[in-house]
Amino acid sequence: MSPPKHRVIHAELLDRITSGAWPPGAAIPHEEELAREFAVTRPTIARAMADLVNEGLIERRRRAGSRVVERRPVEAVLRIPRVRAEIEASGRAYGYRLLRRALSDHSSPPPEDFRGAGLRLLCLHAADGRPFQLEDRWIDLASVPEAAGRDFAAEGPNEWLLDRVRFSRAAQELTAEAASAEEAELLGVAPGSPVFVVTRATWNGPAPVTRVRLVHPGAGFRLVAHDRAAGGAAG
Amino acid sequence: MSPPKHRVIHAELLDRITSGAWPPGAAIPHEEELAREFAVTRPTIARAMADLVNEGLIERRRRAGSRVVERRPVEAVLRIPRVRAEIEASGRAYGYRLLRRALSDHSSPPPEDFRGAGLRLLCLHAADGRPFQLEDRWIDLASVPEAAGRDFAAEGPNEWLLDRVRFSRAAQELTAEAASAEEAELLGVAPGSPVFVVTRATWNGPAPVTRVRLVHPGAGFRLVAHDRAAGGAAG
DNA sequence: AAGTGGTCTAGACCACTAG
DNA sequence: TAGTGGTCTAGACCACTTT
Repeated sequence: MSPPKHRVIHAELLDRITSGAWPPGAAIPHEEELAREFAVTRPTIARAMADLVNEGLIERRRRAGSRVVERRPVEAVLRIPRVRAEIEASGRAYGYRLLRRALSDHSSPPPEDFRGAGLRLLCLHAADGRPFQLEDRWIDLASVPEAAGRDFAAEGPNEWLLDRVRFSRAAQELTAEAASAEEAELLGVAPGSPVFVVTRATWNGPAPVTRVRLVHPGAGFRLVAHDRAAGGAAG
Repeated sequence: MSPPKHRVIHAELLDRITSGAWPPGAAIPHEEELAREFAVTRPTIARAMADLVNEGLIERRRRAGSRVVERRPVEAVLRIPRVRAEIEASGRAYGYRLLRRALSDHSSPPPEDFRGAGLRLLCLHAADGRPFQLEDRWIDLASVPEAAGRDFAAEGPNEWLLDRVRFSRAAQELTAEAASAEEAELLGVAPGSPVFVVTRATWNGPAPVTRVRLVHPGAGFRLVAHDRAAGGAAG
């Protein structure tokens, strides 16, 4: 029925921060004092404060107390969509085509840190028949041996990997580039025109799992990011 | 000295997920059972599990129990750098120039949802003398009246806002576009060449605070995103 | 040296929901 | 309707760090 106390307290403290009652750098009352004010026990206050820490809004140090952060980094959470789901969710028809499938060899070596042979796949994802994403992927067969037995003719490696393979760490880079001649032709855009590129590398422990470069025609493509948390400084 | 129990337990549970011992969809033992296994009380288990929920790795429902999530969305945390800090951190000289400063009027209306007059600023940030970012900003003077009294000739509005003004919500979009004639000239690139554009809107409660379009030459510019959490499925 | 946050326990009640 | 997670209390001990 009623919201939990720690949540009510969290909301109240949040409001004191965003309203300016507690400006950046201001000291926040001790847990014990807040416990008295809200008529709860200290662990309940601690829970609310812990959430504020997670959201990057306050800093806490033993003996020094708690403060509103001075300069909060601008952070946003980016949700990188599954191609197929993204396209179908927008009501367009999804299309997939495998353009190339090859094992690594001396003329085409895998990424440096791969543990074993690499499987390289070049795929084109389309929305309503128009090129949407060009996927250039390497899979480390030492990490994902099952991939060697799949032809990926009907299903893209993106979806297949997402549903099967675990990872522990990923790194991503976003860039705007000029389409190469090959990319331009495959994506149906003019050579040199802007493309939005997502590069993602994935590891499981120390072992590389997969590395992919996703190229989208710049026109009409956007990545939307939402807040990591509420409150803080604006820019 | 020794890490807290809830952290040790969290790490162990995480390993069972990433190692495949608990594959996606698998049921996780009840809190009580885990409490026995790790020889702690139930709240300590709850703390470790809560962290896993925050990281998007497990789902919990009353009576139904806890499960490893089936399909985890690919999420990454994007840290959008402060221009000046970013440039200086890389050892380059930071340069700033105000190109235009104007109040909104009938020929140049502010963004639709602004509550009051808008202040528009066009600024160029440079690294080692070369254009790095073109900042096209609107500030809602109803939310930030102090901005009207500043000329922004020496300091960019980005930095000024970040250190002073609070917000409660932000939305961001990332796109790759072709440089317009004006942008190309100001950035010192060829018209039509790729630029990386970040668009950010910021509110405090229901009130718009600022809206900005940041344009970077595509060549050499990249945005790096790190994991939101470890574990999950790879793609 | 003292004050603060970090953690943990033991026990309890409640809300939700699957069966 | 019974089992599960969600929350809270009261009390305690410890680690860290500033004074």
